[in-house]
Amino acid sequence: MAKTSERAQRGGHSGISIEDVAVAAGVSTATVSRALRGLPRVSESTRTKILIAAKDLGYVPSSSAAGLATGKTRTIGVLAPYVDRWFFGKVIDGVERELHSHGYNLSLFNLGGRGGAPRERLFSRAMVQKQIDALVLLATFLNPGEIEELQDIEMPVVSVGGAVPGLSTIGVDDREVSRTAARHLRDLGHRRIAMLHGIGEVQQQFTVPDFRATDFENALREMGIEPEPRWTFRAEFTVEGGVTAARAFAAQSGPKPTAIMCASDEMALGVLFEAQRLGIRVPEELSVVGIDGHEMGAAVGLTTVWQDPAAQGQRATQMLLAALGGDDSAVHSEYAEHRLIARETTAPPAV
Amino acid sequence: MAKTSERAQRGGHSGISIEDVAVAAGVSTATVSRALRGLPRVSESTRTKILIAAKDLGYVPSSSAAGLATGKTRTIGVLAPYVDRWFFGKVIDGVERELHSHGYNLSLFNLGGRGGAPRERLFSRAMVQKQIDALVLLATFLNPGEIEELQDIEMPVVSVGGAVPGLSTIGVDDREVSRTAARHLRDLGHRRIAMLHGIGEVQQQFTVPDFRATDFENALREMGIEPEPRWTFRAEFTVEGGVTAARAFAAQSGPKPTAIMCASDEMALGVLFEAQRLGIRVPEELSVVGIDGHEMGAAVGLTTVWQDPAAQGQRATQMLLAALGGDDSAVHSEYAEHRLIARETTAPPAV
DNA sequence: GTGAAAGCGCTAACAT
DNA sequence: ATGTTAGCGCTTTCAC
Repeated sequence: MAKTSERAQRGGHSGISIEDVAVAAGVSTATVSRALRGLPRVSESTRTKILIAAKDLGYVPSSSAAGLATGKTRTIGVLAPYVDRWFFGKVIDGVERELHSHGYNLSLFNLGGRGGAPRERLFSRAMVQKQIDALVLLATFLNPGEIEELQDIEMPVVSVGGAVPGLSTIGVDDREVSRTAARHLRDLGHRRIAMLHGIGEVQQQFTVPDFRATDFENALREMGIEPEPRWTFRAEFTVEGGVTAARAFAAQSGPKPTAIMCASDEMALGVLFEAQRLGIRVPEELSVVGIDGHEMGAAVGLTTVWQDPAAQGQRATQMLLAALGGDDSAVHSEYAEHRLIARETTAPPAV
Repeated sequence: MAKTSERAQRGGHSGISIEDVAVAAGVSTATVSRALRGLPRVSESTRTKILIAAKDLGYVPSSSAAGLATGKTRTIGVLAPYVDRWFFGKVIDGVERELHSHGYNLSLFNLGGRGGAPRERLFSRAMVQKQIDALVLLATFLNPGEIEELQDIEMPVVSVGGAVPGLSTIGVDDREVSRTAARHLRDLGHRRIAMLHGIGEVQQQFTVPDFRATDFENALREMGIEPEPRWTFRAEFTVEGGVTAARAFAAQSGPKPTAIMCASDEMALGVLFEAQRLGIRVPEELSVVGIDGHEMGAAVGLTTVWQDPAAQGQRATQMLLAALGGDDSAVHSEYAEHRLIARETTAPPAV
């Protein structure tokens, strides 16, 4: 009965509206709306009739119109300082999967960490409000004013991979992660342990796992090892950062540590690479342990404390979705799993 | 005069509408609309008056309402098979930067390449239509029917990093890239050259730089070197792929090649790592060259043919934006720059 | 330069 | 079970 292809409206856009479907199916737009959204109070016969008509016409509902009518956009935002870094890519991937399987869209906002003039702060009510229904914060710092704004407009938010005061957070338990790494080293017999911490980027803009610094130190102290300031390094959370640190490490005179714990696998990899260049043998002369579970680490045999950022993103999204579904207690802080993966870059210290 | 904070409407949402601004400024909504969008035919005095009122009220326009009225969403979509891989992350980053600096939003669609049940094909008119104004295709295959649909609804599209028949593409000139790598090896004196190609993933779903395979071979032939099938390997575009290939390579008996060209840096890194494990010295016994310019490559001294995916994403976005601005000739295929970066993994072959 | 009014396409009471 | 009727908040002729 219905022509398979009924496009070619007079205008520019491909304007097949709910009205067209209603007419074609011989019902009202209200019924079409219900039928298409799977709402009750529609007889099976008319529902099928409508479904067929909609399909025949190639009808696609206008998200703008629906959004205007409902006040919901069915889009959730992800605010990230980077998208081209391991952790962030993984989390975004996890968020995306969960979202699309529920018919939601993902809107990506990049804070633009890297070079160039510091871009105007992207977080603003303008960015957020009336554009998205909920927000995932990726290791991003928000100041009290911004948090208050979010609360004012009652937007569900959860932070992933970086605690933000006043917001629910999904992420590994950094204290335990540090302990896991430290214990592994201690159990192997290490006592002279160096640490490589990450440093924040643009000041105050991002929440950095800076606490891993203190967590590392505390973990050592708990085992009766007093952290040695000379063996405490800081660098960027990147391979380059690790390379730099390894150089500084090697340049030092005096007694050397037998192991180093790095705040991320990328840094650990940098240390590894530069160590090799410098002729420092791993693990014979130096044991190296990272944090993350980066694929590249597996390839080089890096010992690490593994975590699953994609799962964290997914979990955060589930909470947000539940909150949007009316479950007010859905959003809450939660620890994500972590696990030691001992590989080839750690071994007992040479005596 | 105006109270700084005038929220606390009665309802649930933070409903400050254009109407409120109009009233506050003592003008009509039409004028507010013009003023706020910087349109002409508004006196400077009233414009400032409106700007102030809007700011005081904390007014944020509803993108849904605007979208409904104009038919434009000011959002462009990015369809990618992965977001957590080097190339893709970089491109998305480039797209995002260009977009937000023009007040556009980025909607991310992930085809979900990896594990699990093959998710329902996400590309559908439903996904695309009425949700975004233009589309960036990331190394993603589209079948003729899908392309036709896009053309029917007149949506500007550009593919990045993978040619799609019938669509404009931004990306490096793969033939030249291959030649660059091959020439470098030849100039060093290599004649026995192995190749590591990438393989596609989910069949027919993604456009993979599979042509690099033939490009590599052609490049060799142009230099009078007949590619040796025994030295032609195929693996996934990942570090693991490179590791696997290196093992296969090492397991072979008979004469060995003196160099290997890899279709990506990640693969090349895998080869490097596994070579080291196997005791194959690079570059003394084996020269390795990759393609991409991956940061990790710099850290290990990998020779590569560099490219800039972020710039490609940015360029694609510029075209799309121009097209949306009415420039019909804006979208077209264009080659992106590439350049040899000779580092430490290539050297003349041992005699 | 500014305003009035008619939609844009959908959803959500409220009727029937 | 289905239809009627208002809007949702903005843009856009078309008057003035």
